Amino acid sequence: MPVTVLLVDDEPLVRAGLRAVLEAQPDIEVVGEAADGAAVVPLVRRLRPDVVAMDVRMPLLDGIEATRALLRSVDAPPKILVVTTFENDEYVYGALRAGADGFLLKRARPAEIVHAVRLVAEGESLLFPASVRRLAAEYGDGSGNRAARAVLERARLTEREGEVLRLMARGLTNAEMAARLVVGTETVKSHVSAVLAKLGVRDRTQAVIAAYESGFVAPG
Amino acid sequence: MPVTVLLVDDEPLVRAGLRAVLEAQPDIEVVGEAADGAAVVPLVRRLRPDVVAMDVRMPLLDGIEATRALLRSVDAPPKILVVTTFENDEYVYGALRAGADGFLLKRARPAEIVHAVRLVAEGESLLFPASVRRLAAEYGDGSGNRAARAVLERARLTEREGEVLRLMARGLTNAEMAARLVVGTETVKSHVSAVLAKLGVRDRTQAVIAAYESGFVAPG
DNA sequence: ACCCGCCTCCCCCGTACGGGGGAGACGATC
DNA sequence: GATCGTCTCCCCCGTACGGGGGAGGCGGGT
Repeated sequence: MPVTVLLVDDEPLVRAGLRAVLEAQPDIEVVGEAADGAAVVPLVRRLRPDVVAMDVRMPLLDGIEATRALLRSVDAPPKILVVTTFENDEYVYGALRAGADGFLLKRARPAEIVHAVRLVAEGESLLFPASVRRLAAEYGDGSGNRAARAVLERARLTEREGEVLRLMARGLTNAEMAARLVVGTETVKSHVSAVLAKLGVRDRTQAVIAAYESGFVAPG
Repeated sequence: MPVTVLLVDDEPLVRAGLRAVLEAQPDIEVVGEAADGAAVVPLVRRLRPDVVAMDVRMPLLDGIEATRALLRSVDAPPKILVVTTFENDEYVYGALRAGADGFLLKRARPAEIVHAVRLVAEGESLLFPASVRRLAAEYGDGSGNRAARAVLERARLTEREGEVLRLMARGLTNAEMAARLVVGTETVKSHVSAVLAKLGVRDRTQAVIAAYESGFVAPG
């Protein structure tokens, strides 16, 4: 059965774009739209979507409040994917703290958007930039190991991939990692690609950021 | 080729600690050790290290005299990093006057030690590197801005370079930074290169690491 | 008036990076 | 036995990255 999605954005253009991108997928179905946060809860109750793709900046009720309202008043709430224009939007962090499962840039490429919807639908959280911060915080700051392990499990990194991420977060190049791990550089590249894909990031720089932000590695 | 370091300290424990910290870095190699200042000159002549990490208080010949001797009797002398326990040690200032390139607190965190070695190896001088973290603590934890500014001054980053480092640490590519800063990509490249040089790091990944480790940017 | 630091932009060039494929070996699981 | 996931390695290919230069404008300081 397909992944059902509810679109919540005050701009019709954005909704149309998301719909076009998502409907092009055989396994994704857009079941409804809303133009503001106030309409979200009743719509979710009625349509029971798997995923809500929600703008943060909206009239009446913004994405943060709508997220909170959903998690509070709906049982078996849908996965919430925060949609935003800017990556450093204060609202984004607020929404993630409020319990959103991931975030998505409006200027993301269609494939990334589809990917994000599928991921959150499966229960994954999009690690970048900050959604696992909560996770790390829950485990307290002292126990870096447990936080790291939680990140591993959440992102489904294999042991080897975690090792590679750790070395990346120490500034090693692929060649240096290959030397240290006693494997070929092509092998390291494979692991790196897997890590980038699983973390939902673009390059090693963002992977390192995710590692720090999630508590997978800690300063000091 | 790696940065080669000679350790000079009368306490084996300190030498071992420094060795452990530095050897953990792929680009730093500890090439020798000495337990007193008298052995430094011949060792430097033989090993030709890039950096000498030298205690100030030592038997036979203290760090000040050893520094003077090095600069006097060795051509193309290594960079000298004075290692000390106390920040207010008149020996330290004596050593700096004698020609040392920087000083380092024994209780500094590993990342700071590594950073200091890289910096002096690059020709930067670290005249007053009281631990950046403690610096940040002094400013209180809330005011990340002032702590960040302190790091800026420490690494001699200009305001623009700091801005670029911040964006790097958020995962932006050069092109994205150019768009946001409304300048050309070549300009951004210039700033990035300057940041890498001043931080003594190799690539943007290591720059991001340095940004986190120094407290220039903070997780969460 | 002069110098110097900063910001801006330009060139060339080598290479590490990352995406797109695929494939064999091994162990665990069913 | 078949399947799955993991780890290993290989190919091609485009591009972002980073080093090496240089250069002009502009403001502050002496």
